[in-house]
Amino acid sequence: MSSELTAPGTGPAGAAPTLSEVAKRAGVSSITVSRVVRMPDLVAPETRARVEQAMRDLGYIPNLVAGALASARTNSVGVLVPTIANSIFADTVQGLSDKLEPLGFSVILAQSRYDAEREDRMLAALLSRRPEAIIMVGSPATEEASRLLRNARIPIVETWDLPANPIDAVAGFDNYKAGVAVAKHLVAQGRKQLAFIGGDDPRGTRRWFGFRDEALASGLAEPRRLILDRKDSGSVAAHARLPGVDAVFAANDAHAIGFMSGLRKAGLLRDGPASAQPVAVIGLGDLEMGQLISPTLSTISVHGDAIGRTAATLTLERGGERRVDLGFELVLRDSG
Amino acid sequence: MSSELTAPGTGPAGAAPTLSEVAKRAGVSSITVSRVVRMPDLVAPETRARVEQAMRDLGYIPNLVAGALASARTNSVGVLVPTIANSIFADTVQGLSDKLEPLGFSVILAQSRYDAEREDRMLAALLSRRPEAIIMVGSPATEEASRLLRNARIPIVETWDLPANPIDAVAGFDNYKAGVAVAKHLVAQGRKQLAFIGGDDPRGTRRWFGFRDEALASGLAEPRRLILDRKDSGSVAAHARLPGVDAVFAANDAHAIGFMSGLRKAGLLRDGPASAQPVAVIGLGDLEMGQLISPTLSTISVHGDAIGRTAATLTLERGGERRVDLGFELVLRDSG
DNA sequence: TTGTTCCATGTTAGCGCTAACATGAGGTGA
DNA sequence: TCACCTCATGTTAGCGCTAACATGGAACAA
Repeated sequence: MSSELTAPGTGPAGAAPTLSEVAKRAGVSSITVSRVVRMPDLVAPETRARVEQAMRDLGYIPNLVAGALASARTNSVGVLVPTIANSIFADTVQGLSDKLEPLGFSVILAQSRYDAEREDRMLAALLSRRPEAIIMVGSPATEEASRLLRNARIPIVETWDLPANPIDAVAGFDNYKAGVAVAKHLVAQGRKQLAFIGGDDPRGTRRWFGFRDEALASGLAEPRRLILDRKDSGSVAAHARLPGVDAVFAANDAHAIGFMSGLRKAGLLRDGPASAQPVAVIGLGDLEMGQLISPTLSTISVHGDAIGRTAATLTLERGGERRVDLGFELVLRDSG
Repeated sequence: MSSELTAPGTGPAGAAPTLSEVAKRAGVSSITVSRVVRMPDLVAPETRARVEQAMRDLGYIPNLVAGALASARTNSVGVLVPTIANSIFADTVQGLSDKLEPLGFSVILAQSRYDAEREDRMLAALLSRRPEAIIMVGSPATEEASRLLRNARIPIVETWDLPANPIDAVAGFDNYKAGVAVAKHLVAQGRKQLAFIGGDDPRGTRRWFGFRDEALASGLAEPRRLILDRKDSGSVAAHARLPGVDAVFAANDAHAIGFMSGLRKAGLLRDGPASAQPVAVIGLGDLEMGQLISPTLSTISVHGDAIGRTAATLTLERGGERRVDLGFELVLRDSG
């Protein structure tokens, strides 16, 4: 290993330089170098300059792994999302990163792929890296994972929902109420045959319950519920499976736009306002895309990045309010 | 701190249990516990069972920070992307995570926000966590960052492009050729006034050069180039700024769809085939959305997740081909 | 002068784990 | 019977850093 040495002086040695090598070169003790890195104000200017020069000469890069072990602070947070590709959770990850990275925290990202077993494994994997907090979308699916998190004794933030018995902190919105709001709006519009399309994950299901309950309470027949596979998010075919329906709530905007595409093929989409649509379509997420298509997409707008930023804040402040409802807005455009 | 002990037996003590506590409880040495965790085959079944029981009793979670320091293996990879929200890079992150997570690697995610200074900082931050590889979108913007990566002596994978002098490995496609392909197609279609809209990041610029060079080579006038701010990706207004143009190459699908939205408002969008479009529009990225809108979006399809998976493979195998061109495809639909 | 305080720097021990090298019990073959 | 091997387990040292506690000199008041 030490045989991989490059020409001395021209490049770094085979192994990365350590604190004590810097110390030796600067003629100080290693703790002084450590202070230059972490609390430069405690070091006399001339000493500091000498140490900084030595660090530059050697191309020293602090080893945070060792630092973390010694200080019991990893300066990292674990983030668990169902999926990051093509998903609104990316906004949340971006939001929390933007808040945490400037503070020196790193984000360790894991994906559960909507799979409880994988979620358990990823949570265990995250915890073994001793993050200082865990931010996750939703709540742990298994009792086992829940126990793991409770025992971890670090801030845990559950997001994108408002669980009744959270482990610790919450930053989200009421998915049930979102479903209610959509149903209310459609009922007020005079729609009679409602349907819901989306996945059967916990949050989607909560939206469905709100949607259904409100429809029933308004005297409508029980809405149809079409559970789509996550893959065919743009299920053009969905319309064929919902004959007679005059209003649809899609659990996310991608589903909504896919459904609209099916409506177009069936000649059931107008470029006019909501009142002209044979079938009203409401999405959720407020993708930018929704404003660009025709007809423009009505949707439940959720601030994914605000959820992320709030979650980050909740990991940093242990006291104070631990449950933040970021709400949602029904944004009405031309699709319904 | 040890005064925070919970009732013995009912829960974890204030501090997380360590290997040696497990060892003591199981009546073995700590190395045996370590073996049970990492190489269970080396431990006799009865001993293993005893150790596993002790781990369960104590709720032991291995401390990978300590393990990493001792073994000089962190089992993590650093991933640097310009942005994760609303971006095709999320596909790449998903692809590489899917490949790396099952192997026990964690993904440390950082965002540069298309800012060279922030990129430098994030790279330094990543390197201090001693990842076993770095995967980044594009190439380092500064000489400083480049030096840092070269000196790190770990696999470095640059993605989403094919740099002439990569630091180490590459998984991407030829952005210049993508621009050429689009221009060729538009010229063949008889378009005369070309324009390019998009950002001025390195990859977008490479696409522009290809596009422009091919247009000029075909005897057309130099195409217009509209540099959009990253925020107004759906620049509905863009059309107004491109009078007389009959074909547009947008550096990504979001820009393309935004532009089409502007065309629609101007009455310049048909539901018919490409030949019927007063203004042809070609995007890049092949968002699912592009197939769902009307007219369907013609685009350069790039396999973002394949880039991620390939990058992951390149971090794992140090030998072999270090430059993988994943190519792209011109997918022709109705917009141009 | 003699504390007393502050400031800059150093010493010591140890974070929780693993690599590398023992150790000793039992089996094997000639 | 003895050298030799295999298998299961243990001992020792140390990864690179930081917390906590010295240390010793300058500055200052009484």
